[in-house]
Amino acid sequence: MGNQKLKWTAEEEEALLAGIAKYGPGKWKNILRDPEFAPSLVNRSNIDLKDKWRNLSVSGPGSKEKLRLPKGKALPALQNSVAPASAAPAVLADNTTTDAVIDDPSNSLHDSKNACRYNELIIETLSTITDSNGADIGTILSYIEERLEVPPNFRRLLGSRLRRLVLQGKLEKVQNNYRVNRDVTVGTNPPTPKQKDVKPRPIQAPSVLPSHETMQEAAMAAAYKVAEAENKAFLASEAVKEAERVSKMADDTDAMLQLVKEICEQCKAHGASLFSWRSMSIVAKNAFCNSSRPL
DNA sequence: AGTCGGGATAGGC
DNA sequence: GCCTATCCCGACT
Repeated sequence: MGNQKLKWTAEEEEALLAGIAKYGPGKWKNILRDPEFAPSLVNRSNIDLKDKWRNLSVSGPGSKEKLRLPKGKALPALQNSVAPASAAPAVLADNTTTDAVIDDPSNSLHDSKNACRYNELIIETLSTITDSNGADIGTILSYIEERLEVPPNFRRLLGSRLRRLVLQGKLEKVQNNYRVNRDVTVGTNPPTPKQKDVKPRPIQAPSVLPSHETMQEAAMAAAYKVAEAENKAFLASEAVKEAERVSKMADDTDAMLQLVKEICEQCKAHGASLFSWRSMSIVAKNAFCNSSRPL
């Protein structure tokens, strides 16, 4: 319609990608307003940015191998995916098993979209460590650190996750070692898209195509992996939220314990009366309630 | 107002 | 004619 098509220049594309890296997909106006990117994008509207990003999502280097499908033939699994289309191209590589998360440097635990599902990661790690006595927290930590970029507080997070998994009966703790509880079928795998939802598109049988079945299989596999990746992205972001909440609670609880210790010391030093002990316990209780409130 | 998804259209092959 | 990239529109929040 109307206007002549204005091809995207490399500079514009770069500015767009940088803007997305800074603000995230969907924040087109923010990107346009940012003085860092605005000069490169003077000829573009927020709609243009959206369209270009959508375009990048189905082809090209930013696509992360997202399957391109003909118009109106999006796979059901993709349609049902939890991430909005604008966010979809963001980040997950196609092969987003835990291994893929590990392989891709962009999939560090810092990134809420790509963060691992900790439980699954821990169990997978313990499954990999074949020692029948399991592994202690340090071993698990180094194993994960070797393969993943982890956040600064990861050790604490790992500790709390391990304790929780032991409580859930998914792991066994033997002395200081943890190992997978073999009696339990671990249900940490996320619900994966049903295979039946990812049907191969009917292909008109061209007489000359080299391998019809191989193409179908490849399409199925790709579609399945994309759906799986998007599903995992959602689960990962939820896991990170939970992890951050737990971590914050742990911090608060530590601070609380420290406070209580100090109060105890002072009370001991000054031979506290029954009254002051009661007052202290009320103060401590209130403080604990505050620290335990959800974020 | 900002964003999204779908559809139309220009342009290249 | 087909495919891709870009533009445009209406709906939604």
